[in-house]
Amino acid sequence: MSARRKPFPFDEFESKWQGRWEEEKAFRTPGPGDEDFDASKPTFYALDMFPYPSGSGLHVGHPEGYTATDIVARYKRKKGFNVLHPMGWDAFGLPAEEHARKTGEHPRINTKNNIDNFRRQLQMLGFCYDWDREVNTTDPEYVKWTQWIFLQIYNSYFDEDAQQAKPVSELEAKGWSKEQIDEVRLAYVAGAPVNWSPDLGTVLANEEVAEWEAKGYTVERRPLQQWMLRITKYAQRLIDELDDLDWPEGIKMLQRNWIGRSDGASVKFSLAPSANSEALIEVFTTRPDTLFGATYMVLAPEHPLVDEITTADQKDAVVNYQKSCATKSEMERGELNKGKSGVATGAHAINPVNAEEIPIWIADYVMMGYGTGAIMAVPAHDTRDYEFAEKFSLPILQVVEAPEGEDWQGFTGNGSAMNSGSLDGLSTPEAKKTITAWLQENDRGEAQINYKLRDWLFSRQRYWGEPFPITWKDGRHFAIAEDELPLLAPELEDYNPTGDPEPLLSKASEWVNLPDGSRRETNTMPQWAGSCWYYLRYCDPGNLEQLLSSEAQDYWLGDPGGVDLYIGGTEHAVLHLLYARFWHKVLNDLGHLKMREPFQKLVNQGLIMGETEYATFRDGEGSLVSFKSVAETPQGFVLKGTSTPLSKEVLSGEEVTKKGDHFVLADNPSIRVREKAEKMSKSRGNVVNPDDVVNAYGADALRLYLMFMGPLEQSAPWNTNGVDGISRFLARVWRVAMEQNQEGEWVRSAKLVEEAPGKDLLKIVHASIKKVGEDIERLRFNTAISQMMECTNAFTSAKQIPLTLFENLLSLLNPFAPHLTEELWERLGRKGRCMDRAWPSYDESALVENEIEMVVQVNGKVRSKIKIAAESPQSDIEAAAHADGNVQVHLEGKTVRKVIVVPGRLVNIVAN
RNA sequence: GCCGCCGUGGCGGAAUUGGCAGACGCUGCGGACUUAAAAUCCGCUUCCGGCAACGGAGUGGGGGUUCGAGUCCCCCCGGCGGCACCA
Repeated sequence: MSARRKPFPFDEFESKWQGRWEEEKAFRTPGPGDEDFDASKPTFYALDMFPYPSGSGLHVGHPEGYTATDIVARYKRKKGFNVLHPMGWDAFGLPAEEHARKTGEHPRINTKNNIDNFRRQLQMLGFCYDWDREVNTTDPEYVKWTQWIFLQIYNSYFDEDAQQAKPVSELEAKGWSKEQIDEVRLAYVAGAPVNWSPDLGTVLANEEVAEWEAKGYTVERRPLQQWMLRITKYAQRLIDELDDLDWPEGIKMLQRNWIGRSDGASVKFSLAPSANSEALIEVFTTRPDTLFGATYMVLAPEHPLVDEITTADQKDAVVNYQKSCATKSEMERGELNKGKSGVATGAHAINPVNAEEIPIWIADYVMMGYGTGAIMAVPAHDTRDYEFAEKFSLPILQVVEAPEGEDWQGFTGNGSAMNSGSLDGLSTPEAKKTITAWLQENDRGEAQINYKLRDWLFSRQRYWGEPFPITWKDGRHFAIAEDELPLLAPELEDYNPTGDPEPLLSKASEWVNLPDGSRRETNTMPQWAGSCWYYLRYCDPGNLEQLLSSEAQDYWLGDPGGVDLYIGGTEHAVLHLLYARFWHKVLNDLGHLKMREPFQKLVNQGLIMGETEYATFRDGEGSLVSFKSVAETPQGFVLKGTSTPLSKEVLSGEEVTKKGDHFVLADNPSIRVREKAEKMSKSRGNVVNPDDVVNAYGADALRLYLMFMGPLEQSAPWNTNGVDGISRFLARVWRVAMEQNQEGEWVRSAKLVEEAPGKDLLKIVHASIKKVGEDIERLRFNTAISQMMECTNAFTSAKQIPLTLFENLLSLLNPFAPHLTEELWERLGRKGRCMDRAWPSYDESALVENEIEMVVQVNGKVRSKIKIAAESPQSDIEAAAHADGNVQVHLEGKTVRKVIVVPGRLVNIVAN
């Protein structure tokens, strides 16, 4: 990419315009309170998922989504909207802390360097962010409000009747004690088994475990005191309130799945008389209708009743089994799920519906964390119970009739009940209702709803995160005063982990121990905290008194409510998007926010995959050669288009055969052909660096190419030839207006004229205004670009180009290629900036044709095309169709049964 | 296993939502310009037959609805993503 000649001087003008935009604050967005604020303008909020500023800089995936929002933002601005289009940094995070650990340097320094690099890269791409609104989650002013929100959560509880959060001060007023209140806060401390990673020196949320385990870190279960947020109270609202959002169905589904509602019943089992205990074992089941088929019970190995009920002769076996389970991580439990394991406790329970004594087992296929940590096992109609019963020879009793031809053993579908007393003959849903009512009447259980969602484990043992605004005294926690915020972490001598679950901050004893004898909380918040509310801060970033002013909120987030367009990757489908919704709802309940949901419209961009090389192998001289295409011919597969020159006599045009998913050259087994694109990764060596692309092709070309790859939501492989194609397109636009003189300088093209436009050019320009506008609204940037290509091709082949028409094309192209269009705008002597020019309007009458072409089909097959006046009556159209020579050939010897005329499109003559 | 998304040329993808399948771009082939190359411009490029006119086949496979299906319905096959002993 070094000495490539520039087809147009983007390298000169792109940085020029970037400098000017910055100088002139071209992207500044006035808001409520600013002198130049115009409240009458409609608003549009186009939001990107802000990046974690990693040391490796921007990846091409970032500018994909960012270009999309940038185009929409620039388009909406031209349409007269006041557009909020901000950028910031999710800057707390483990890598900066790792760096600090190695260098002894404060993470703030490394973070700042990375941010500067990211900002440079983003500015290089010409995004129209209002940099005055930049936020950084590590700024003390930002941390202050993150901690403030935590205190709001800490100081509230969930009112079940109202289904919303309320301040705990209401409970105080009712005379509740601090102890009682601490039990119901939305932020609470619990001693529970958590995911502790010795390698990372921190505890992880359930949601994070898989990600780190996949990276090779070990994660253990350990009982620790941790801060939790009561997100489970919002489970139902988080499901229900998804309905009205304009989000991809798939993402809604992922969230619903993650929350995992299931409807069923609780059932209480008492112990057999021999146990000599009044204890009840409660289970949750989605199939109460199969209660008669419950032939044994299973408790999770950690279930609190296990010790009490285990009989003397089973004690050793049970204790051993519990020990072996305790050392297994979630991951190992998962891997070992091929075979079931378990041990009988020796105890028995009584099935409430038929008074049968059934054995109680413990097994690790029952999780303590879901439901009650105990199940009734119905081996006939549950796959897992069936497998377990088979292995340990437990009785299997059919209680649901399976359809003809299906084995009843392990049948989990609906059917009619049998062997179930009064339920016999009832359909599964009816049986569920009947038995649930019976359980309730007899105080043996009730209808119940269960969620997979667990409370959010909110504390970390890291340094580089927000400290909790909490102190401890006499074993109780207290909020610090709001005017003490932000509470910042002290500098440390070194950032090495303590090696045990003791947080890093506990090293700073002066900071930790307060004069009154209380101690500061030493945990910090997870990285999610800052990203949960950044979209709010952009609305009013400099506000020292409030999170955001009421005016800013009304103006930016008012009608229709929330962020208008939020674009980002699917990787945040559950975590970030669920957490942010949760915080938003709490703040809404407490009256700090006015709308229920933060993000009205969400779009997930697809992945950009690595460039596909169809064939890679060594040629006769031993150098690596790649082919760009493989053609399938009747003779076999033929390689075409080498990426590097190759000794032609060796391999060009050589035939290869297909073996599995790759191609093999008969006498050269080292040849390999990849058919599928792979994810970009350092290890595969297929990462595309935006800096390189901008150097070789310019920022506009990169922006256009990213948008031209295909629909935004879809993944597609990178293709350098495609970038060349886009670059050629931009060069053609350039050459419509510019030509080189004898000295090689670019001067205004002689083809540009001031005359009135002719019909053909007028038509394609107006069609383009219409289509490009509609396509931007639908986020179909690829087709908008093809339309502009067609328009440009029409200009290229025209002898004269009316300036007024070319101006329109520049205006359409401006949101996509802001530098090129601005440069041409200036060189053509137009006033002001191209970006400030209103979006052109189109004239419907310019689109109408006098004469149209219609397709003529005979029995549904295209046989001819006729040209006919646009307003022709149906009879004329039919007559013209019948008169066509080829049509007559195909009608010969047939009788016309029916003629269908679709105005402006086609005629179909049905004949036999 | 369950849930979700998706299957269109050599490739990325279009197709006004039931109306000309393959727009636009890439690749490839041919041509013009050039001493030559690059760049640029022009033509062809779904497959089969044909010099052509044209004909036939064709949107993962099979069936159906319809004058007409890439698009709607049913069944099957394949790929991708998520969850995964969730009772």
